[in-house]
Amino acid sequence: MVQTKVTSAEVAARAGVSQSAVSRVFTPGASASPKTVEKVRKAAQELGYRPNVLARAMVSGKSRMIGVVVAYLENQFYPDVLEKLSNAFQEKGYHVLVFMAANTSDNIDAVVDEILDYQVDGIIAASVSMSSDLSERCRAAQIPMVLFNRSQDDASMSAVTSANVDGGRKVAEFLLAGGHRKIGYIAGWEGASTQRDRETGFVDGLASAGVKLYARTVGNFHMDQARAATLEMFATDPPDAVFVANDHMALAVMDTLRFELGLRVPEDVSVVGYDDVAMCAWPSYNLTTVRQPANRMVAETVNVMLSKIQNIETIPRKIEIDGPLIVRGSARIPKGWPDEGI
Amino acid sequence: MVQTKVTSAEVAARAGVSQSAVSRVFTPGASASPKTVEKVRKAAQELGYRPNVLARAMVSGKSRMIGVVVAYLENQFYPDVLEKLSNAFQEKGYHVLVFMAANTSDNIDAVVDEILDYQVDGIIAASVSMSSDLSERCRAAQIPMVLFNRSQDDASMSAVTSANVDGGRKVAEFLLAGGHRKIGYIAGWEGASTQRDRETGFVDGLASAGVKLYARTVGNFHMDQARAATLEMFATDPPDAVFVANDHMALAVMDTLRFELGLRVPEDVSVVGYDDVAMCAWPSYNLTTVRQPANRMVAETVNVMLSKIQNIETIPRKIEIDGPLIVRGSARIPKGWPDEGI
DNA sequence: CTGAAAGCGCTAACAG
DNA sequence: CTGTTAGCGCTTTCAG
Repeated sequence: MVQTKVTSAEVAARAGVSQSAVSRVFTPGASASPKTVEKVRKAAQELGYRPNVLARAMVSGKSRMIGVVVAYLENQFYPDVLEKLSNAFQEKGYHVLVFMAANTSDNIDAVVDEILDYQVDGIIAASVSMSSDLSERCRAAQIPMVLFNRSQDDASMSAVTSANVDGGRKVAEFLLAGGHRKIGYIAGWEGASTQRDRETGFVDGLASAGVKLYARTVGNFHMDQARAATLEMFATDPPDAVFVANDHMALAVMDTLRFELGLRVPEDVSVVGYDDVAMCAWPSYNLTTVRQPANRMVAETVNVMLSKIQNIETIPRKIEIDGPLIVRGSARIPKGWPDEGI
Repeated sequence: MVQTKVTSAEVAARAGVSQSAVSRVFTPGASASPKTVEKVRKAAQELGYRPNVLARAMVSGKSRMIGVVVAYLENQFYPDVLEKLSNAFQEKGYHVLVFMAANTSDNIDAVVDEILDYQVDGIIAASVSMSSDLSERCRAAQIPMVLFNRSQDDASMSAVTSANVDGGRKVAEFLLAGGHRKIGYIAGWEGASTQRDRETGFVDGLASAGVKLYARTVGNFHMDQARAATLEMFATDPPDAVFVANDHMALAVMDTLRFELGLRVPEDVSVVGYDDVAMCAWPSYNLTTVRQPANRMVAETVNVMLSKIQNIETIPRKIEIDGPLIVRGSARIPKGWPDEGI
């Protein structure tokens, strides 16, 4: 009969060994004779024993939990990343403690404090910004932290992002090659490094051809604000192409263009997004975009985190992963453009 | 200077009180004189002390963590629910430990074992099925569990769902009122109670009017399979209306109808989905659907869970929350139908 | 290889 | 109200 909360002591009693013997059998790098292992395993099996992770964490100082702070799951890129992070860590024997945080830095700080209370072995901050005070605290608390999809000037912080500047530039080149000259940009939240980098690369790319941004409005990474930003941009002297700082907004931009302004995409306006979320491939949108390679970004994030946990490296790393432009049908395709469509 | 891992003992020393006094100051229902509180708070502040949740969990037997098992986050309904659950629990002082589980029951069992190792105070299983062996183990382990958006015959298990049978019936009535008689159904994964209940209600609703299902294929809650199911259903003798077991598939069905089969929605075919995920309201889809009131479902789930944790009630509850039909533009609107559009 | 013993940081009686 | 005293379940020296 399986009973409530079996302890190692009970297993020890039944197996006729000491409690520490039981511990050794369940501790990866420990020594125990085959017959001890045998007896203990059997007793544990019969009793339904499993080690208490919390007790283990207390004494060993390792909880095998990773705190993940994420601001909102509405943009499909994040659930996707969360799922991948969770799976990747699960594979390494870690588990993910999720914390939602409104994107105000006050809130973030409070949330990170709560995370620290759980003695997590590391913190991943996905698309949220840290106050410098906070990063200081994490360093003081000796707990590794890596930024995901957001970089910070603070050189002491590790971060994994895609190559946003390059990505922005690729979009500029693509649009220019398509013959566009009246080109607009719908920005994300200005506090985000991703927003800034994409815009920088984009504007630079245009400048290389002597072209200046034709229009610019701000959507703050929200669909409704992206809609408003679109209406504003097209109210007078509309551009013939728009680069939108992420897909989540770009989908709203396309809908607004088509259903509220009666414009055709791409015949009247070309639209390009960023991220390559699943919906981009849906026939209704067929959105040309820059892919953020979520798999590789997650893999790197997990790598960096595990290295930090094992103290293999203490120097902060900024990792940028290059992502391709995925050419679909929402933007005019330049003649002779190498077909990269999916 | 904030230092690493401050303990209550250190705070006690600095405040000139006993260690247990410090504990009391940080324990909600405890007694301490104003001056003690004052001294302790000050010392704690200066040292940057915060109680170790794990140590607290060990001795109190309450970890204030809730394990959430979720199968996949691709269907936007789940990220949404996860975010709401996380926020709701955070408000109550609990935190959510997320576990991804492939939807094979083997895997689920293993995952739940891992969750139990963390001494969570409760488990929420969102859209996954439990083996009866497993629910037995949870009961043995004394840890409360509630099923979210999935019910189980097992009478001992609490579950929160929407009123799926009623919802299915509503769709039938709506489609019939719209004059449809050749009505198809695209099913979800047949192992899911939501799938079965929606279909039951739908088929019953049709039967009440003497109408039989005109066609039926299976999409297993996956977009690509929904596409295939659509092609199959429309290959010969197509229906003029389709009810799809959830929105996630319904969006794929609409795209397939429009872009692969060249049919107009709703002129040639009416489409109705289930869930009312955010994308239903996007102009490209404008999908008529039955809303699952995520907020209320989550609120109930949290309620039930907290009651169980506090042992207020031990009897399992099956809660069904009624959701309205949200009439949009993807299905013919019957003349004189009360306008419930958003 | 194995058992005894000492805690990890904290809460919960228990006397004062 | 407050300090003292036991542990929570486990890992980890330390002798044997």
